[in-house]
Order: sequence, then structure tokens, then C-alpha cells
Amino acid sequence: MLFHGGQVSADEVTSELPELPATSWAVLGILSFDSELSGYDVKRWADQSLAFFYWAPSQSQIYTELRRLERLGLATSRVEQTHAAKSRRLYSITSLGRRVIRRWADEVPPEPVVLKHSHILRLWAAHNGDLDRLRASLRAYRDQALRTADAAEAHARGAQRESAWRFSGIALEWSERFSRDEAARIDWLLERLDA
Amino acid sequence: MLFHGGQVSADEVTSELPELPATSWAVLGILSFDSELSGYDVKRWADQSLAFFYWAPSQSQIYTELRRLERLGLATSRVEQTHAAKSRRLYSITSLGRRVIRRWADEVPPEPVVLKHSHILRLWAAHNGDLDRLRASLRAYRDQALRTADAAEAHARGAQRESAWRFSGIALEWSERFSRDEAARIDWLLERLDA
DNA sequence: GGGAGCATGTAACGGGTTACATGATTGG
DNA sequence: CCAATCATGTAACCCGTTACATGCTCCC
Repeated sequence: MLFHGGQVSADEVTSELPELPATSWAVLGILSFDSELSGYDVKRWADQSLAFFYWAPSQSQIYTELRRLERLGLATSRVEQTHAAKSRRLYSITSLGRRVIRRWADEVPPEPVVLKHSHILRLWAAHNGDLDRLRASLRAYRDQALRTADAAEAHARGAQRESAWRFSGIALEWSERFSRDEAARIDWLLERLDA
Repeated sequence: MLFHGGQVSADEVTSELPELPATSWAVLGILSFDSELSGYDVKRWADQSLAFFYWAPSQSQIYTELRRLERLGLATSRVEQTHAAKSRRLYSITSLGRRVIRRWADEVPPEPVVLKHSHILRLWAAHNGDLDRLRASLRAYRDQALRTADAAEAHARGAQRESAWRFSGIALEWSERFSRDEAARIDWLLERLDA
């Protein structure tokens, strides 16, 4: 067994990385931005950054992943002790976790990009439905994409201030562009449908 | 029970649509392009069109969906009888299936678009890894996106010839654009990383 | 003869979701 | 005081995947 929570020899570290589902890496990634975080915090982070280019895991899943990471020794937790009950379990990445995420970043080839575009699915099958409704639906989607772009832009500005978030800021800039391109592509599509 | 494979009254048809997973609708959509198809055919179709903007369900899943559609009365099947054994089950959409997919197209709001961009996830967490490796990985992805664009373009040209595929052709044109935009966005990203 | 493609199916597994349940704290 | 937010956790469920198994047909 590789990750048993105790000391890990250099040999073990250089051998194999654990095979983890994408969500695990994403959550470990959030923890890698330093600072202790509760499951609740992780959820908020995910909704405000990950969600733009990856996806937002459900609340229950996040707690599951945090427990998994701790079991593997990639994270530790302590219970915050304030005055009363208000239990809040704070997780942080371990040094093993840091080594492992570094190897993940450098060595594990990225999985294929997943796109499930329900609007294009409907366009593709548009011979079954009403074209005007489709157009209206596409226009609504375009407007929504622009709002998403604005949200990403706002978050990107927030990240800009701290140089530690440099890359996460750039990822959010990318997300903004993605959404604007997406909106422009819908405009193109609407014109194309009239031709 | 709404869909029991027998006669369905007008009242039942106007009441509720069955709640089906996205894959069901996608497979029913493939069947809606007329013609009888085997599970194997459906899989090829999915790989060559759906995969560009949605995703390619696994072979086993497709057979499962076809059985489900038949159970619900949205499709029927017959076994093709050639000389010898070589059994091949051909599915086709029923008139109930046509009515139901029409209502799906017109009435069921599209689910949110799913994007799981593993490359941006890595960028976002790039403080954990080596920047040059990331750049190389991004360049490889950009080249791959351009190849995908070429493939979509080729399929789009194929669809153009049959006016029945008009919308599926446009969906493929959209896919081509998507991939070219994606490549351009990666180029922007590479420059942005140098700044 | 043998490999590639055609064709279908089962079984195990797990990742992730929804729904439910509970309770503390804070602010209007 | 009540609603919203903070905070965590369990249980049921199922979609979809991988792996495995089988056998035909066509063509070199």
C-alpha cells in the first residue's frame, strides 16, 4: 500500500501516483492554494472558480473527497475549537499531498476535454421541432453566456490582486474569453440559420 | 403508466413526457434521422457527429438505451433475416417516438452546458508544476484541436449534400468553429503566460 | 488460416447526484 | 424571532464505464 498516512519512503514516492478521480485532484488543487479550508469553503471556491471551466461537484461529494484525501495522507484536518459547539473541520494539504499534486501536474496526461452542449444537440435534432422556438432558446443562451463572461471577469479581477493566484486569475480570464466566444458563436449560428 | 407500448390516448400524449437521461434523447435523436439502424450503426453515428458537441456513449450503453426506448414504445426493432445466422437487430423510431421527441425539442428546457476542461484545470493549478511542461502540453492540445476542426469540417461537407441533414450539418459547422476558436484561445493563452 | 471489422450482450463497479436530516450562528 | 447562511453528514439510486465473452463474415 502506497499511501497509509505514515512515513513514506523516497522509493514509494517516486514509484506510482494513486489513481484518483478528477474530482479528487480538483479538491486537492483547491487545498494547494494554501490556507485551511472547511468543506463548506471548498464548495464556495469550486462554485466561484472551478465551475467556470470544470464543473461544480455537489456538496456531499466534496466532503467525500476530503475524507478520501485525508485517508490517503494527502490532507490533514483538525476541528476548529471556538467557544461553543459550532464544529468546523478544517483541511489542509500535507507535504505528501504537495509532492503528489506536483507529479500529477507534470506527469499525468490531461484527460480528454468533455463538452456536453445541449443547445447544439437540439440544433442537431432541429428537424424534429419548431425553428422559432430554437432561435429564441439560442438567444436566451447567448445572453446567459454574456452574463457568465461578466461574472468570470469580476472574479478574475479579484484574483489579480493577489499574485499568488496568478494562474487561477489567468484561468478565469480564459473563462471570460470562452464565454464571449461562445456568445459570438451563437450569433454566427443565428445568422447561419437564416441563410 | 404512460408508455406501455400499446395504444396511447391523446390525453396521455398531451400529459407528461417521460423523464429520460440525456443519452436516451441523443439515441432517439439518431433514430429520428429516418432509416433503420443497428446498435452498431448508432455507435458509429454517435462517434462521427454527436461526439463533436456532445459525447460518445459507450457501446454497451447504446444497446441499453435502445432496449429502453423499445420498452417505452418509442422505438421498435426487427431482426434482419439474411441467409445465415448473422443476427442484426434493426431499430426504428415509432410515431409515438416522433411525437415525444418533438415535444422534447419544443418544451423541455436544455440542461446546462457541461464543460470539463482538464487543460484549464491544470493551468489553474499551475503553481504546483512546471510551466514549460504546461506550455508544451497546451501546444499539443492546440494542434489536436485543429485536427478535430478538420475532421468536423470533413463530416460537415458530407452532411451538406443531403438537405435532410441540414441541421446536423450546421451543428458540425458549429463544431468546426468551436475547435478553431478553441485553438485560437490557446494561442492567446500561451502569449498571456509570457506577459 | 487468420486478422480486421461487424455485432451483441453481461457483470462488476464506482463516481456522483438528489434528497433528506440536523443543528448552530448571525443579522435584520 | 425568523430567515438566511454556515456546516456536515447519510442513504438511495443510477448512469455510464470498463472488462469480458462470444461468434459471425469478409478479405487477404
